[in-house]
Amino acid sequence: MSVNVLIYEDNESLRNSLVTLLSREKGFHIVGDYPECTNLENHLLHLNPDVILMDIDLPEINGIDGVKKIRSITTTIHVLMLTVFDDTSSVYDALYAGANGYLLKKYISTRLVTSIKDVLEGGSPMSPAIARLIIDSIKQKGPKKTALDYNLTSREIDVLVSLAKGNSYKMVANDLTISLDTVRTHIKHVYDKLHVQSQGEAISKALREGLIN
Amino acid sequence: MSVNVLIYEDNESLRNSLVTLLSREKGFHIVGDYPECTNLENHLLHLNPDVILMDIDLPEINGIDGVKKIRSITTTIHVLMLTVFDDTSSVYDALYAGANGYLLKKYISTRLVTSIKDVLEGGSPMSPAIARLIIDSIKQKGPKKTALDYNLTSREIDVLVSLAKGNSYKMVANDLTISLDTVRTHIKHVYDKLHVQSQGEAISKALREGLIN
DNA sequence: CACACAATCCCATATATATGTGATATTCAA
DNA sequence: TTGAATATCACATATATATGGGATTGTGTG
Repeated sequence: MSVNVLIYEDNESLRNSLVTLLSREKGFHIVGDYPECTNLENHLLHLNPDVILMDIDLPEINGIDGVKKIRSITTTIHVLMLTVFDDTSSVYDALYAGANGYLLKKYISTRLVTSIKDVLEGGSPMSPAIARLIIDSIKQKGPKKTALDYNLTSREIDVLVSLAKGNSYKMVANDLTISLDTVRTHIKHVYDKLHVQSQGEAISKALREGLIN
Repeated sequence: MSVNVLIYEDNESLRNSLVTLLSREKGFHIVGDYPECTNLENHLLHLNPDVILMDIDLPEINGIDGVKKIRSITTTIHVLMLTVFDDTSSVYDALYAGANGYLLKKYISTRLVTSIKDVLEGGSPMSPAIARLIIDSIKQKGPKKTALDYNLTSREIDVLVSLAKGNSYKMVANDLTISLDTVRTHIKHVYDKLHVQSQGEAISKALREGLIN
């Protein structure tokens, strides 16, 4: 049982390299290699690929839109992006579009085969540089400010959380089994500490700064 | 110029394997290998490591706290986590703590050396399964719903955005140069479309679902 | 022990919000 | 051209919120 591979890569010499590389490997069968992905639907229907290698910088329809189109048809085919770009937005766009892995072209010779095997096993292989981008951007949103930064007490946080669920004062009171007036008091203190003077401002600030989730 | 490697791994046979593996590799010098990281400060001072291999499941002080301690002292030393766990929270904790890479133990024999080289180059090598976890959790937060999903009109969005800044109705009216009553009308419609009945709920829903930022 | 602080509750009131009903002008597609 | 959708404004009113006071109880620390 061999793995059917479909290739979209506009650089002809690279495309040929890919074909050569995979041909030498047993267990892989190349069902097609094209310089553009304008005929995706047909290819998917007739070539029955298990894995698609997709260049990100294709003419006509780019690789990102290609992945989107693939994902609109099927979610079972694995897609491995090939790229020279290692900028954050390309990576994100490709991931959101539904790509399974992201391989920088300079690593193709050494890692293509294992990467394909990785995606087949449900993993998401990616070059360390790519992984680094993703991690950095995660960290950025990051280690959320704790509610402690504003010296909120535990009960004040409870109230804030309940409020941000969309609860009215009454509901908060019920939720926390305290009186309406106690809720008011806590909220007063929260507003003081957050330097806001309305519910909207408080909820907005709390959510945006990650004080609560 | 060789790379100084420091190892923390409580499983003795695995630790020995790591030592053996790296000893055979030229360019690597093992400056220490320990079953626990209780003496981190001293080790950092005296052993001068370039890369630290850190098991995540250590006795006494676990690997995550170990990384935190390292990062509180220096940000230049590279830390590669070694683990059998591939659950999301461990991964996140380690990344936030400041780990540079995350290698599943089953891949050690085949990828340890290249992974170390990757971190030295500023990349973040990680096993495909780990990468998959991270990508999935990113996607979850994900391809944000557009405000169109709720059929909000452009003006309604304007109002919602202004409101979520913490503005009162009056301020929104000023902001958008429309009357207070018009603001009310728009907000009524927004509430209908979002199926909410208070400002808090609306702002919370809008922010959480990424309708606005 | 005294003092600060957290958590709870009460009262009062000026604004702000939520919601209903109704109206006009514009635009865009059927 | 007729109707649906959008954007605008108006009026009315029942609740909800924001904010100011003041009070009690427990907890923990200097």
